[in-house]
Amino acid sequence: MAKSVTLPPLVYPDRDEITVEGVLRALADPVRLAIVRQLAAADHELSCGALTVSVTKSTITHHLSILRQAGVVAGRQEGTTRFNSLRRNDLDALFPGLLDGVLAARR
Amino acid sequence: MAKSVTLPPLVYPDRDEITVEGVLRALADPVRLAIVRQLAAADHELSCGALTVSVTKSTITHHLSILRQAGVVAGRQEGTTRFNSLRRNDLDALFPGLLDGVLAARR
DNA sequence: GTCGTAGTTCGACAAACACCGTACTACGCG
DNA sequence: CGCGTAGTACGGTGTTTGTCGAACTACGAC
Repeated sequence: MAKSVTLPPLVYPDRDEITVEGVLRALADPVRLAIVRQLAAADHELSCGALTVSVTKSTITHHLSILRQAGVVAGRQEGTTRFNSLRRNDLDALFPGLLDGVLAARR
Repeated sequence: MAKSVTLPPLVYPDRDEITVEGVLRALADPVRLAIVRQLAAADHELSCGALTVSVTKSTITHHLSILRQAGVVAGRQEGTTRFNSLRRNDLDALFPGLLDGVLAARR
């Protein structure tokens, strides 16, 4: 038997499938922006539960799914926890400066 | 009597009133993004009518008002025409790289 | 096996949004 | 003056979006 690892049924867009508009839409929400900022601040991956936002779990799931579909974050499943990280490389390659500009904003 | 100049009842946010989230929201729409791209491409001001977008005039007005309130564009009234320009200086100062990153995206 | 923990999925609902058409103001020209 | 042009304001409509709670799956520990 193979290991009982539930391989990522998570699908992200390929780098060349990411659109500016999608990324902008994804970032244009206070909750999602907070998530992105926290992911950027912590240089390591963060589980959903480690995010400090003022919405319920199901709403977090929803927002993370949007961020993932937009190509902003990647997720790695490990047991019951899902670790999220920022797709910095891809975003910087596609839209150089965009992410840094957003993060540079006064909090 | 003073000159019949209708002084700009146009109000924009001051530079320090501009928020990232507002700017991102403003840019996260295909029509507005098209407008911003055209303003960036033309290094001079553009009248509302000079914009080539696929919506009616009233909708253009609406989008320009959103862009203006977000602090993305400035407008100068001259006769019956209003000339719009990108607030590059302010945006670059606040969110260095953001605008360039957005504009760098493959069309 | 039983419990607890981590996240997802599924409606449902209210608020926000893009869009339009029409009516309106304001300027400039003949 | 009257007409055309540039753009705004208003009211309405259909769609999208953020939010939640409750029910569900999946893993780990006891």
